[in-house]
Amino acid sequence: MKNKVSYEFLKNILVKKNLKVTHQRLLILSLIRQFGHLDIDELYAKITVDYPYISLATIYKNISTMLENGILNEVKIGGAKTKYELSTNSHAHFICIQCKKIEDLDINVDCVLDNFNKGSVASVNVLIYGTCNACQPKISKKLS
Amino acid sequence: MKNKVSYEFLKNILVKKNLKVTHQRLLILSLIRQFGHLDIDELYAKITVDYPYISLATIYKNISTMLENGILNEVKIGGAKTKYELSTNSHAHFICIQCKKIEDLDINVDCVLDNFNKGSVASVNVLIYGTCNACQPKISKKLS
DNA sequence: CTTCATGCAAAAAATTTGCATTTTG
DNA sequence: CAAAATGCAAATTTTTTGCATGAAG
Repeated sequence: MKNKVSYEFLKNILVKKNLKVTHQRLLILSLIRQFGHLDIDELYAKITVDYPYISLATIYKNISTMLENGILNEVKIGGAKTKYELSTNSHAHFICIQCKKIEDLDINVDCVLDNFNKGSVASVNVLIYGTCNACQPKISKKLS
Repeated sequence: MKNKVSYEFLKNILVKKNLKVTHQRLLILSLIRQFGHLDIDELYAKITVDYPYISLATIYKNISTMLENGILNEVKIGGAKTKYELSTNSHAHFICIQCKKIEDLDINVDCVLDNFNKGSVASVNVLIYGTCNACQPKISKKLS
């Protein structure tokens, strides 16, 4: 844990859901918070740097309970492993098909619901695939 | 194959991509077309009714090549196995969180791209989760 | 008759489970 | 202390691969 503030913040997330505060859970949360979106393997690789003896089973179990408790949110992307992020109200993502980076988007997605009449809506999930500005030059070069 | 028309239609999809027309591939395509969205297991279960000796490996290989060729499209849904559908221009889906049914939506999703400036866009994928009209009564009953 | 697809069995990868031990509140 | 979480190993499930055989163009 880097500092007291982040420790308290992450700890509270768990306490609010009546989940015990363990070193492993704090590591998982802190890495997901730091990197935004991680899949199980990325998480395992990063955790073991600081904490070499965590069990993969523990990560699976914790991801699962945190999903059930709404602490985490899963982001399923075409052609990649499912990523996990801290739950927020926004669920729009931009995925660069070149570098695979994922960016959170703070856009209003409710416009897609105009004239929607198939039922009541719980949430809207938007994935935009494309080429990010950083990768744009690489592509242009390939084509020329 | 039900009839000549559907046979020709599905066959053409394969021919256009220089893929050999096999009984197995036609079955896969015809079931996906009939049911709209199927995951590997559903596909396997339905195929083996008509054609008991297909290998699961064949299904995996074919789904994979058809994805590469753009014939199929994968729909990754929260809390469920990835489903496959015939590729179309629209990529908006409504998923009922009660009965898990998936409906294709013919809505305009480009409105989410207003003011979008993170890069060039290749495709937009929209998932709307909620309760379909058919399941609405069941829910109201539970609450009362 | 050449190329590609299939099916099998085996291998590899991903995920889940049971249980003894440890940690948290 | 009691309840819950961890870690390990084993079990299960999911997906991939190699290769001999068979079918398609």
